[in-house]
Amino acid sequence: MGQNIIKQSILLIDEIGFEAFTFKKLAKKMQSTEASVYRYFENKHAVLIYLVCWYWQWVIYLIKTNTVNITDPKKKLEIIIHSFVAASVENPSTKYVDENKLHNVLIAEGKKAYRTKEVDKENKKLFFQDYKELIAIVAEVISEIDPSFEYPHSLASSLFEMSNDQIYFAQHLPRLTDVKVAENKYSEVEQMLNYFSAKLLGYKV
Amino acid sequence: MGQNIIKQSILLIDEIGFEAFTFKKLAKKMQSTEASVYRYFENKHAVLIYLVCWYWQWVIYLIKTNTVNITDPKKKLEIIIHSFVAASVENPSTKYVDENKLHNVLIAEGKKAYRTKEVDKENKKLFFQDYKELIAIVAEVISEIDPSFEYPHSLASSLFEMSNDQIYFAQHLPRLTDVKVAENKYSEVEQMLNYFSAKLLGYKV
DNA sequence: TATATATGGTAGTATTACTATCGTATATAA
DNA sequence: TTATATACGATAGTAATACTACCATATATA
Repeated sequence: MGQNIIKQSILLIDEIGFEAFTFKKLAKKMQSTEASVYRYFENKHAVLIYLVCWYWQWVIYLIKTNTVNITDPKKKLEIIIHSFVAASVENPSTKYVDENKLHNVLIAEGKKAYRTKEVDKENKKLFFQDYKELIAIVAEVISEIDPSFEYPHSLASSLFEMSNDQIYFAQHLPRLTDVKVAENKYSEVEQMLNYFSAKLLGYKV
Repeated sequence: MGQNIIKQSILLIDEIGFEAFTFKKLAKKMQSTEASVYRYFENKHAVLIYLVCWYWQWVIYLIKTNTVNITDPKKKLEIIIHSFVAASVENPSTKYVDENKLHNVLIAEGKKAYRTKEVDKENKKLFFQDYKELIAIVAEVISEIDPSFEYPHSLASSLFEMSNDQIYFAQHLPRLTDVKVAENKYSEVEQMLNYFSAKLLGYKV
């Protein structure tokens, strides 16, 4: 049941958007009942939090496994950026999660997880721990490349947010960006983020 | 009535957040009725769109008036960045709009205006024209500084989004950033954005 | 004087966001 | 084997939300 909620939530949110997403519709899609869904999640906001945490953890996992034998921090950052834009296509971890659609959901709805009046309260409950951990890992690599760089955390969070924003803009508001994307081919975004970080940290791509 | 809706909406959204914001509560605050509010706006989403458009136009206006006699594009970009982070404190334009609270609303809720399933439809109706115009103006200045820079629009939109994201992080999720803000004093954010753009476009701050 | 416009007031509906209660199948623990 | 917990389905009900419709009236304008 729990797994099915996650699986079907990703599909349904991707399909109709988070605003239109309700537990009634989800239950119908799952051939279950609204009350059953409520036993697992307080409300739809809690589902969104769960999904974004899952995504953050997945990206952390990808970064860790793919940088395990890498010593050059520049190469590590390259792998990090690749994980940001292409997390969906890496060998899927779990059978019941469509990583590709999860990435779509994160791009479109991810920010709504923490852009609420309850941030501070939820932050105290450690809801955003995974995001902080992800940013800490990336900031660490940035500092390895240039220990004198003053904004490692800001650059880390900006690279993550930029990758989602610029993909979204390319898909829906192309006049706000210079990159183009074609269904799950985000290589131009990746190239741009590599260019930005190399320029900021003073090395050649 | 129209002016009052705008004025009170800014105050109410700033106070309780966009999710909890309803026309019933707004009408009560205005000492009017729900039905009257609906005569002006289809729904609360339309109000948000109106508010962010107002904000985008206000920033465009600020940039235009403050760069009118400036020829150095680097100086222009500095003024642009200042407008992004400090639009609220510039001599207020209209008596009935609290620019300061409008900026708060934009930081917290702005992205919800276009992160919906209706983006493409609304984009066709030119709802996001002002944002595009703003980015076009900034991209133009970026290209003036470095005509060979390949991502003027992406950098422009990233600077705008970053200024809001990093302020929000500093206020609510400080581990995601390196800058600090103290009520409406965003000078560290401004400094960081100036540093980033100078580094990316190859000049000294 | 006629008419349009702006607004207030009341009422009503469908959907959303829950909460509560009861029943039952299955798994586990004594 | 029996007791018991758990996992889930089914039904019902409530308060709030997101509207729509209709009527009244004050004021401005033609």
